[in-house]
Amino acid sequence: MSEQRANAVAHQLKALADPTRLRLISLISSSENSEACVCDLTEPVGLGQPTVSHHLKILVDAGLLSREKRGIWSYYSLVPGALESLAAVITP
Amino acid sequence: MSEQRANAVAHQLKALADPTRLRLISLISSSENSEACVCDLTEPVGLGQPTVSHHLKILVDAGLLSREKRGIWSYYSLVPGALESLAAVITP
DNA sequence: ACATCACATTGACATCCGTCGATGCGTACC
DNA sequence: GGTACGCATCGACGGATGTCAATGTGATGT
Repeated sequence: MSEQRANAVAHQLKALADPTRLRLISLISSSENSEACVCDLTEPVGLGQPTVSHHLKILVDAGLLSREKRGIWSYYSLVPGALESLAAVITP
Repeated sequence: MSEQRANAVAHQLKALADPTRLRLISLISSSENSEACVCDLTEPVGLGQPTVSHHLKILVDAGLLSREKRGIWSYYSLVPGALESLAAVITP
C-alpha cells in the first residue's frame, strides 16, 4: 500500500475508531429513513450536544455521513457505499 | 450497537487507524509465507526499530497480528479471519 | 565467557483527541 | 421585533498517541 493511500485510509478509519461515533452510525442507520437529527442522538449516547456535533462533523469530513439541513434541524444520514468500500480496503 | 461492543470494535479500529500500521499489515501480507520479521519492515516504512516494534505490539494486542519467535527473529503474521470479521462489523 | 545480533521495553517529548462550558448563528413562532 | 429553539463553533482542559534515544533481554557464535 502506498504512503498517501495509507494516509487516506487511516483518515477514514480514525473517524470510525471511536466508540461514540460507532454508536452514532449505528443509531442513524437504524433510525426511520436511515437519518437522524442531533436532538435524537444526544440522549442515547449520553453526551452533550456540542460533543455530538463535534463527532458528527468528523464523520461528515471523512465522507462517511452526509448532512441535510431542513428547517431548524440538521439531518444526518450514511453516505451510500462509504462503509462498504472502506471495509473492502482492509480485507486482504 | 451496545456500549461495550462499540468499545471493543473501536479498540481494533484504533489499531488499524494509522498509516504506518496499515503499511505494516500490507507488507506482511505480501511477504513470503505471509510473515515478516522486524528487520524486514523498518526500512520500507522509514522508521526506527523501536517505533516499528511499538506498532507491531499494538497490532498484536488488538488481535490482528500474531508473533512467533524463531531463533533470533520475531516473525509476524496476520491472524486468519481477524480483518474479515472486523470488516463485517462496520458494514451495515 | 565474551561479543554480537535482533528485538523489546523504558522514559521523554511534542502533538493530537475527546469532552465540556460558553457563545454565536439561523430559523420558526408569537 | 423579540423570543425560543436547534445546532455549530470556540476556548480550554486532561488524557491518549506517535516518535525517538537509551537501555534491557535473550539467543547465537567465536
